Formats: sequence, C-alpha cells, structure tokens
Amino acid sequence: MSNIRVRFAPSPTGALHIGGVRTALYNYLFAKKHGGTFVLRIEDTDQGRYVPGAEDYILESLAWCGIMPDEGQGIGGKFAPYRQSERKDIYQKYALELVANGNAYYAFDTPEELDAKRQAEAAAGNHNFKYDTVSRKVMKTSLSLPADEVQRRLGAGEDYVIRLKMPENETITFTDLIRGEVSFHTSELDDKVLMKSDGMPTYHLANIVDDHLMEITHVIRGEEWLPSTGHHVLLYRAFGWAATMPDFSHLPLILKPDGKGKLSKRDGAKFGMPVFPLGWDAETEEDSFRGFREFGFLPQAVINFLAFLGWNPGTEQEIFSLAELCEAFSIEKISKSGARFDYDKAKWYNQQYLHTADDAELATLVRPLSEAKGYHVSDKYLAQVCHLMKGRATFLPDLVEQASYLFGDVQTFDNEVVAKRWKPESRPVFEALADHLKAQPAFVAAPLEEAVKAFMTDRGLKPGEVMPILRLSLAGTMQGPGVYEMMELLGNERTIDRLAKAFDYFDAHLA
RNA sequence: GCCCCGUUCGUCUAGGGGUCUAGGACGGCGCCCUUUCACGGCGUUAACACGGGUUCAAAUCCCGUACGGGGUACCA
Repeated sequence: MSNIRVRFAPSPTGALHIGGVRTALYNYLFAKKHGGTFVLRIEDTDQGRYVPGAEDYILESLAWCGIMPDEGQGIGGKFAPYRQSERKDIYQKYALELVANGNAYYAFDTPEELDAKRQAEAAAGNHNFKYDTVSRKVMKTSLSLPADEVQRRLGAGEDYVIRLKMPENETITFTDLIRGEVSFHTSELDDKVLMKSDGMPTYHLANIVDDHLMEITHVIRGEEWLPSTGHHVLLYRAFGWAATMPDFSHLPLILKPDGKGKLSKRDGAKFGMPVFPLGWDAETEEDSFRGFREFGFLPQAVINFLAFLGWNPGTEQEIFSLAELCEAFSIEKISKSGARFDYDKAKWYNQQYLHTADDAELATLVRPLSEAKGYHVSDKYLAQVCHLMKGRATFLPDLVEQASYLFGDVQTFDNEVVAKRWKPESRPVFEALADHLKAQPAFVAAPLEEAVKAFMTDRGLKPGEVMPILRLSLAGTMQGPGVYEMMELLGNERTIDRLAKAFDYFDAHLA
C-alpha cells in the first residue's frame, strides 16, 4: 500500500471524548505504520452545537498525547481549508450536481411539518416513518410537486433541504476491514438530508465530498457510523467515485465500566475517573471536569492503555511505546466487540510508566505541584524525591503529596506506632545512635546502613527495635522510601536534627 | 418496533478445525522478599452464552435462539 491517507474528523461540540482520542490514535498508528498521512478535519456543520474552544481542545489533546496530525486544521496542507464551515460552497455545488443527475431532490417540508407527520404516523400505529421511496411521493418534494411549483418555491426563497434519492430494491454491500462483508437493503434506508435549510451540508454529504477531495484512502471511525455507511456507499456511486471509495473500518465502542452502554461524558463524575484527555473549564462546575492529565496520568500510559482497549498485537507484550505501537499496529487485529473502560488497567499502566520514567523529567512534570504546595527546592533535589517516590506512586501528584516530609519538617507522627515502639529507656540508646550517625564521614545510604548495623550488633539490638523509630523520626509515618535513602537525601544535619526533635516528641507522648 | 454489529475467566484479551486438561494481563486471594509502604518474584482463583448442524475432529465453519451494543434527526 502506498500513499495511505487517513483522517480524524471530530465535531467541535465540546471536549474530545477519550473514545475520540482512541479513534484518532488508531488513525495515527495506521498512517505511521504505512508511511501515510494523518489528516485532521473539523466537522463543524452543525452551527447550533458549536462550542467555542473545542477546536483548540482537540489540538491540545492530540499534542499532549503525542499524536499530532501531519496535515489539517491548525497545521495546514494542500487541501485546505480543513474546517467544513469554510467549505460550504463546495458542498453546495456537489449537492446541486446530485439533484441534476437525479440522485437527489428538493424537499420543502419544515421540521415542524415533519414532526407532525411522524406523530400522526405513530398515532396510526406506524412507528418507523421515514422519508423513503414511498413517502417522498406524498411529501412536498421536487419529485411530487409540479416543476413550475418547485421553481416558484425555489424562486421565492422558500426553505428547503436536499435529500438523497434512495434507489428502490437494491442491496448495498461493502467490505469492512474489521467486520468483513456488511450489507443493507435500500428499502430499509431513508432519504437522508444532504443539505440543510441553512445551506450547511449534513455529515453524510460533507464527509463523502471531503474524503474524496482530500484523497482519503481509509476511513477508520466509530461503530456508530456503521448503520449509515450504506448511505455513504450510495453517495460515492452517485458521484461516480465508486472506484476510489475508501476502505471502511468501524471501531468497536468503548463501553461504561458497568457495561451498560457506551462510555459518556457523565460517566467521569459517576465513576470518579477521567473520561477526557484534558480538563475542561465550563461556566458551571457541573459541566467542568478534570482529564487524564489533571489526574496525573502520563500521556504515554494513556496511549498504551487506549491502544489495548480494542486492539491486541497477539503477543504477550503489554507495554508499548508509541513507536512500538506504530510498528505493531494492524487493523486486522482490532476486535469486533465493544470494550469496557477498565480504570484499574489504566492505573496499572500509569504505574508502570511512572516506575521507569526519568527522574529529571518527572521533576519537571511535578514542579508546578510542588510549588503550589509551597515546596521550593532545587531541580536536583526534586528529581531525587521523584527517584525515591516513583516506585510507589500511581499518579504524578503522589510523588509530591505522599512525600511532604521530604520537603519540610515532619508534621504529624503516627502516634500508635510511637506508643508501641518508644520505651522510657529508649532515649539514651537512640541518642547514642544519633551521635554515631553524626560522626559518619560520608552520609550515603550504603555506609549508613553499615553504620547502623554495626551499632545494633554492638548493643545487641534487633532491627525491629531500631528501624521503626528511625523511620518514624524521619517521616512520621511507617510508609515511604528506605530509611537509609531518606537519610542520604536529607543529609547529616537535617537527619540529626529530626532525630533530636522526634525523641523529644516521643518522650512527651509516652503512653 | 425495525435495521446493523457483536458474544472466550469479574475486566481487557490470545486463539483463526486437531498442539486447548483454553494462554497472557488487570483485579482478587495466598506465599516469598522487606522487621515500613510499595515494587518485584512465585502460586492461585476464574471463561469458550445456549441449541442444532457440517466434520473422523469445533472455542474455531454454518443456522437458529438468547443476551448485549449501535443506529433509526434539517446531530455528528
């Protein structure tokens, strides 16, 4: 295959859903795998649903994920413009062409009239009224009205839509790269609106015209489009573009964690997890949310997680860099059934990426968080904190939030453990240990460990009698990095100082 | 309702007629490591929706049923 061109064509009606990100990812991977081009097109043909900021959000999201398009809105390219609202005239021309060659027609019914008609039909027992070969003969269309009447209405500037004229009694078959052969009978298909009364095309018209004009070779999109693909195939035929029609691949949907329907915007709040890549600040708090980024996910982890939600290379490798995904990806390996959003798996992936992340890079990512907490430390120190904490973190903020004692004095002690480990006679022993540590020439983990062990041997002390007190003195809690590593990070002076302060506190809180 | 798509451990999945007493990962449970919490290692738990065919042989092919999902707008 050569000159592969795919597109991601989101609608700027709000934040880009994580399912959309996965669609973009699969398009990106397919393009990269075959040395093709990944195009971003903005489908803003519904003026009523346009949300300011959505387009920027889409670009930012793709950038954060590291899957930037090669061409398209916000990037440029030879098929510009890539925003459909700016291509209005093009669709107009093609819609008229279809009317002229008998594949489409004018319809003058207002939305209200259509509603009334649907209700009347429903009342009469027909619950699936649609605009089709039968009804188009009784509705107000250029097929049912006299030619001069049609001209009069058009001339008078009456509102109209242009509809696709569905052929009678035909079976439309096409091959979906994921599902194989799929077919529809035209008697089941309706006369879809192609051009709305406001002069804007519907998705159906615009996506065919643009995919053709932009020389798209493969359409990889969500399963929700499968039922209308029959219409799309017909449109390619009507335009005489059947020979260059792109291959279709319909992706399985991402389902809610409970499996009841497809994952939606509200599920984020409902299940306490992100369902968008980035956060979104809306007018109301209810409409605002945090994304994977704000939760503290690494984009590489999100990408890896998403890639495996509906796709699998067939090997037992689970961790894949973006480059490895590009190499391993193939449409044939995409599964057919919907995948539940498995948040535990997402967290596991993040943990894996955190563990192997570079300390300095983590420090950079975590800097805003530590500053916000009032922790002003050097880059080197912050990187060292990350080094000690990353093995036990799930989210980026854990690196800072669970390490308060590495940034400042111990704020609270675990009194329960204190009561259990600190005895009235402990003080002289630990003061001797503190003196011993203070005298160490090198305040480095390994030698410190030797020093403490030697001290314990001398005094006939067991680790259980010493280590918990040391840990408690330095961190206040029984959780955290290795004691000797903490000592090294804190340094001689601070370590000794903490021990002294802690011993005072312990004495004061003797049970 | 009608149309389309789907159905392997709780979840994500491997599997594309015999090598399946069905493999991996997440989660759960247990043990080891560590006298911290984790990580890690080891082990364990648990599945071919059902019924008919086809075949010497079916998780794998066909049909039906059930269940699930999607679509059914002058939204994408």
